[in-house]
Amino acid sequence: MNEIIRSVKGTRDFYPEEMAQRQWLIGKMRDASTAFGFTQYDGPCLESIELYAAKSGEELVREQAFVFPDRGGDPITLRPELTPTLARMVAQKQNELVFPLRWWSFGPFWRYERPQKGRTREFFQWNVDLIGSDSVLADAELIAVAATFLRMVSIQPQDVQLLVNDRQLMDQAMTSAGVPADKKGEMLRLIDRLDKLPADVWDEKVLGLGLSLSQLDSVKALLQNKHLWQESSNLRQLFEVVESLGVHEYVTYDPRIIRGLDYYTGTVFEARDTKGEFRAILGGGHYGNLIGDVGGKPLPGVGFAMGDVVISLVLEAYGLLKDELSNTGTVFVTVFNEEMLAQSLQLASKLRAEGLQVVTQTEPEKLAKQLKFADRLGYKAAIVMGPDEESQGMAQVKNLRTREQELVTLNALAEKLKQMIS
RNA sequence: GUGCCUGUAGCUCAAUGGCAGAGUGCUUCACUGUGGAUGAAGAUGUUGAGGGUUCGACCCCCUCCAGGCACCCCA
Repeated sequence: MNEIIRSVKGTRDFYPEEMAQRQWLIGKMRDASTAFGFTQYDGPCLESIELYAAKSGEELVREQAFVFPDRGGDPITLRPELTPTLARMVAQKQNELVFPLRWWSFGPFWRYERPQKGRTREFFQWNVDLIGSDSVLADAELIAVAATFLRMVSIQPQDVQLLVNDRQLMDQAMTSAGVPADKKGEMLRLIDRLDKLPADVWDEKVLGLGLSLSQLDSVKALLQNKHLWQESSNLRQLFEVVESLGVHEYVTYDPRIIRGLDYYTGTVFEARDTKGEFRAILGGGHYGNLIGDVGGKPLPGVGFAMGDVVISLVLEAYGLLKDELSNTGTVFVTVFNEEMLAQSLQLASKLRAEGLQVVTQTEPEKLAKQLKFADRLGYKAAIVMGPDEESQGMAQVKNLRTREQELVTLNALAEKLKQMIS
């Protein structure tokens, strides 16, 4: 055991069971994306460090990106996020692309941080972006894509909500609460950490920014104000459109949503479980000028990203993660004995020609062992053909779930099996 | 990068300084033409690694490694 080489810290092995879940999850992401006409794209996993230098959170690149020299000595970065790559891809073809773009992607990302619940060093992320529209309709549409995904994986609105806010609204609110202009950034960061810090420590930090007690109180008051959104024409319109799109049951206003990344300029949102047991499931927002940072002409957009780790934990907690192996469509053809080997393999071949997925026994074993093998792999149907059946031109079709079996003529076999595994 | 906790059979865990165990899983058999049950038998450990204390260490101490949780940051 000690001699098995360990996997790299923070990485995960996907055994067939986990791989089946991953594929299932990707399928739901694809369904939600394509329901709104988004098309898939991808960029390289290796990028130059300069791509991230202009933007992203400072720490994300400096502290958390995997950076290593290639054989020529140039620094290479394993992408920690997709948005800069997207910005570059759009900037490169800005004059030929048809806007607004509706693009989605799914792929691996790497961040060098201590693994913990919901956080690994290698993870997968679903990215959805709508670029080239500054309309609140675009923001609402992205929220609707996220909500549609939640609906497609059967997550209930009472369990997970998309919490929405607007950075410009918060900026104004900070002003009217008396937060000095040069302290707003720090104030917003503190709001972001509100539930991480003990209440008294939080108060102290706010006062440390130079706010008075009454200003602290007015900040706290506005963070409790569930109706603050009504002061923002952007959000008033957003919630109206969200309602028209039929996903309002998944969407709530929350003045405490700020989001970390520096490039968000307007609407911001994230999905949280309502019990507050898990980290943010997805996060996103409106960016006013993403493309400009990598050398293109300024273009607004809106996008969100969802990691595979937290959503999997949430789905598991609610018993919604598909845990069935994708073997249920497979037919197992037993080999009764050595004399029957040729006939059994021929039968399997014939069934494959009919479009079925067929596994055969590789060595002669007792029938009991063969059936146990098929059962443990999750196969649903098995064929038993011994000398008795063979002489009549028939075979036993066994349903491994119900343990029932039926004698069927070889010609009707494929049809019977398809019916059983469907 | 900081702090706390945990490493014992494939898995879940017990043994608190005195002979390393249980449940489950696994293998075989009862069952020479039928798998989830039942019964019987069997196999499996450098107690994460290295060092120290002790007559004696899974247990106490040190170092390292790995994992978990929280902070930081964020999907």
